[in-house]
Amino acid sequence: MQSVEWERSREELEAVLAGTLPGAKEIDPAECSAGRFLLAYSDGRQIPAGAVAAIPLDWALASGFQRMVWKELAKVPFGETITYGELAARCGRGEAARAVGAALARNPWPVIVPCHRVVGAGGRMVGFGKGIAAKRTLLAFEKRCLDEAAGCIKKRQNG
DNA sequence: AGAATGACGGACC
DNA sequence: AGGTCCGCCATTC
Repeated sequence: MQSVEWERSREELEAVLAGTLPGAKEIDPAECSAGRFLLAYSDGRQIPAGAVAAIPLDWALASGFQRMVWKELAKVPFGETITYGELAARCGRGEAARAVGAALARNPWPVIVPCHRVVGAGGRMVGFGKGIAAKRTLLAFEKRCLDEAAGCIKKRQNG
């Protein structure tokens, strides 16, 4: 799989696709692993971090460092966040927070490789290719899903 | 090969 | 809180 794209409307998306993937054919999302992943995600299901491994992402164009950052990021669970610096540390490059930002800016598969879960030091909201607002929306969505799930459990415990 | 460029982080004002 | 400066580091030109 090459990339994840999204736009505000079908028209805009098709315009973008016409430039990046001319002649692309449409298929049923349920027919491919990435499609099923995104369907489940938008459904609010908490997808286990390991599920990303089942998607045939095309790492060919990634540098060694980018591959490391993206793979490490894929381990961050639904609804949780991590700092650029912490992610750098997990890649064995504690001082490379800034370089991590550069790598994330080139993430070909947003949402699947959850770059929206990477926040600035102290939880500060910074950067995102599609805009901070989109990043907030995704994080809020995940948090809401977690809260609802927690509510269900509590309800069950109470009776 | 060297300089410029960021989705950083921390210090300081 | 908000703005500047500077050290960091992988990439890019």
